[in-house]
Amino acid sequence: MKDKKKELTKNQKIVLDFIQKSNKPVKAYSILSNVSKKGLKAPPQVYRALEKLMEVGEIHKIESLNSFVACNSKCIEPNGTIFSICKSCDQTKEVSNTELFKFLSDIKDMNGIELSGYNLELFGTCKTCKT
Amino acid sequence: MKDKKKELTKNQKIVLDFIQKSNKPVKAYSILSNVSKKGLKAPPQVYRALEKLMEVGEIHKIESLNSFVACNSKCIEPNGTIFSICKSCDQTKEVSNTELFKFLSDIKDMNGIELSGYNLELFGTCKTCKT
DNA sequence: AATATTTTGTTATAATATAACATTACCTTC
DNA sequence: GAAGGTAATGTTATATTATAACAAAATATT
Repeated sequence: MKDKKKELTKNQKIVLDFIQKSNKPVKAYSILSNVSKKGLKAPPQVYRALEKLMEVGEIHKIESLNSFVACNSKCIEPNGTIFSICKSCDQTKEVSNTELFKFLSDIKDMNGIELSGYNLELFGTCKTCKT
Repeated sequence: MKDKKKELTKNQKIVLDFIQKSNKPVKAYSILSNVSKKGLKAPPQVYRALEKLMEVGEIHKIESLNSFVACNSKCIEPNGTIFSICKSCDQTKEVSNTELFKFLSDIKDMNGIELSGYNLELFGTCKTCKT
């Protein structure tokens, strides 16, 4: 018997678990060294898990940091992500600015391109780093 | 006597020239191999030029493609960039949606982070690739 | 010319990511 | 439960992207 929504596999769970426990975006090779005790010993094992986790919306990639973060809640629109990133400490938060979200989602065409997704990275300095 | 606005150096001009002639985002090692006949033989020479060109706003990095494009016009706000990217052919265009630009620029605080810049990458399929 | 500064050149290596193939686990269906 | 298929994992090697560290040359300043 087959479940409609696929369960995550062992390696995917291990990787997701580590990302969720981190309070910052984490890099692939950092994940690798941190889960090596759980049996993942080579980059492809981590990258395969990451790819799947992104597909199902459990995590996002922060492109400007080459790092990965857990989706902070049910990911309504996995193709549209908004993050605020502290340039000083790399602390990252997923933004839920409804107005902004709506604004971006409503853009249907841009430069003749039919839009299907977006990634917005907002940079600045967080309170902790400013003081 | 010292100019207020610094001229670009030889290597910077070579790299910028190649990027401007390309009609797509180009990768660092692609730049390297294409300007090797002009004397740039090693990655640091290209990366140094790229860093400077980004600083002065002549080019932007497309993070999701690890590629570089020339700024399409006078870069009013180098810390805020908006690009539309065709997922199929990587054709990229800098977006000048005034409303969107204003919206993003008006965000002064997000999650306790004082914003100083942003990078928005819009994904979709261009007309050519759709047909 | 002597000195400082910036730019360039060079070697080596770090960091990020994927290709390709071997092996194991796990379902089915007979 | 054996046979065969599919998905997941393991493994080796290598491709791609980027920077550190130092040497040499060019340029500017005194």
